[in-house]
Amino acid sequence: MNIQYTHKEEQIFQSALSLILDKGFHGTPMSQIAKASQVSIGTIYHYFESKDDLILQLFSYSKNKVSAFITDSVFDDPITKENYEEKFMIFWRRFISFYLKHPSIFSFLEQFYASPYYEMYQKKYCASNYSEDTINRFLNEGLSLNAIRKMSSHILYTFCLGSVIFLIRNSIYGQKKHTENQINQLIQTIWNGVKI
Amino acid sequence: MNIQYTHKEEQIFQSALSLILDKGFHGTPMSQIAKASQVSIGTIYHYFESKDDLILQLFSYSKNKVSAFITDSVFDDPITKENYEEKFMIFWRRFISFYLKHPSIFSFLEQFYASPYYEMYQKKYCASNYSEDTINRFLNEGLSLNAIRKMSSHILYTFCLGSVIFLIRNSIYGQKKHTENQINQLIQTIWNGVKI
DNA sequence: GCAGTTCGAATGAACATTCAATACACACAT
DNA sequence: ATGTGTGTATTGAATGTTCATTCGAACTGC
Repeated sequence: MNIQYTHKEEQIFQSALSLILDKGFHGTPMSQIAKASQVSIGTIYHYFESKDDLILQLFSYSKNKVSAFITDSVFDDPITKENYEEKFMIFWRRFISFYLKHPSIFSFLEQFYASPYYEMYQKKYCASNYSEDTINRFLNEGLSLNAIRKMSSHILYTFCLGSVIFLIRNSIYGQKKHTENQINQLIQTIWNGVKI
Repeated sequence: MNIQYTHKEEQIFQSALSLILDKGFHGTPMSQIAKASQVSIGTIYHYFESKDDLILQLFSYSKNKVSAFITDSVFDDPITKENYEEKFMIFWRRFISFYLKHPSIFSFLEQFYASPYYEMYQKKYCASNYSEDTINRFLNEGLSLNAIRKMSSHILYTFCLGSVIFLIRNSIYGQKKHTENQINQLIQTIWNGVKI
């Protein structure tokens, strides 16, 4: 599941991410990625077929980082109807805190999903989204345990993820940062929406 | 408040929007916008200083369209604690249906907010976001009427808008369209989250 | 030697932008 | 009405820049 990347590749990915965070996809030429990652342009083209390829792989790379983080520590001990609420809180807190710690990944993914690359990606790899699956698995667990009010699982997913992502977006781009307390308030409100 | 645009400008804006919907900002050269709007490149540069300028003005244009739509028919008769829930439902249904009818505006705004243009815009015009204000005004009304549970108004905003936007995004880009029923389910869930 | 890396100047394509020429619209004078 | 002037609108070929991408040479470790 988790592909290993060489040191060079990591270097290139990280530089690309941080450039893209403040210049955007297309404000970030290969030449700058090369400079930032301390390699020549030629080297980048040794590892990646093209800029599109780089961006597509950067997407996989980013998703892997996210998945690796989300998965652990929520599924290790069994989920029950009784501990679901607690897990729910922990799950989303972790989710939010991950992206706040890695704004460049967040920003990249946002741009990617809102761009024609995403469609390109779906056509090329038609792979199902792993982190999406993880989230869905967790939410569906809640549905079938009767810890969450009956509703379309797709709507449930949209509801939770939407507000959480929007919070992160505002935190990263917006002027007003969120306090720990506000984050808890949001998650609490989400829970109010879905609890039985 | 509402600027009038000439016929030519409208034409250019509309063509630009529809190209951007499927090609993105940077996949849309000026030459194509010209062709699509049946004018020469020179004409575009007669009306707009540069591509950046065009995009910045397209942003204002789009926001005006949205604002014009959102405002009416929710604020005409007074909001009370008793009718707030009903207004809440209507408000968000209208919001969603507007964007589903105008996917190119949605897509453009999404890309814009996630791009460095937004920052550029804030610096240049430092204008407050009108549609944001409209939404906030409506939500704050709910808070002060005690129709909505006490919480940070910023979190309230994030919570509602986030999930709604995410629904629209999925509907437009995703493979699975949403039924009327699912949309109602979402709004109902949002209401559950915030109601007293 | 050989396979795998790294380099960066050279190439060519795509694109934003310019500008000089042309067409149009309207006012005013004859 | 007919010309004449003036400003505005429109055109698209020409320009220059920015980039993605190529490739042959040089370097590395084995």
